[in-house]
Amino acid sequence: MEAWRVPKPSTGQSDFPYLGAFPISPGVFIMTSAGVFLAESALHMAGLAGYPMQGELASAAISSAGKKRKRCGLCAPCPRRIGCEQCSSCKNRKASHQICKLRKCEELKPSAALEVTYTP
DNA sequence: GAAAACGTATGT
DNA sequence: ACATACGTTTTC
Ligand SMILES: [Zn+2]
Ligand SMILES: [Zn+2]
Repeated sequence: MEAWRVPKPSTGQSDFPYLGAFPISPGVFIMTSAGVFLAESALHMAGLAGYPMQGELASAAISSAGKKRKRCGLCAPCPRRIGCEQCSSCKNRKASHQICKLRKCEELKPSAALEVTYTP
């Protein structure tokens, strides 16, 4: 069955562009295209509220908690079926365990995390 | 800072 | 158990 991702928070005041909202669990995972954030309550709970580390990265590490996102299926590279066999991912796929660069989901690329996608 | 390697979540 | 591929860590 297909598990479609949570639509949008679209409450008028959209805090995030959209993308990768995770099945919002009891946890406070808030996965946005700008990264993964979590509520302050969760931060406090994690015991690193005001930690000398890079807050957002720390949050991301905790919130991520080993959860992996999946390809969106909407971008151009996603529907691709076969690897090009020419990129380093293809050539080293055995060792790097990475998808072909031509197939890499744009939404999963860090660059996409900065794109603000307006859909008028 | 980018690429490769590794470990591992996820699905079959 | 095996295959696929994301995320982190390590290496260059
Ligand atoms: Zn390739
Ligand atoms: Zn995609």
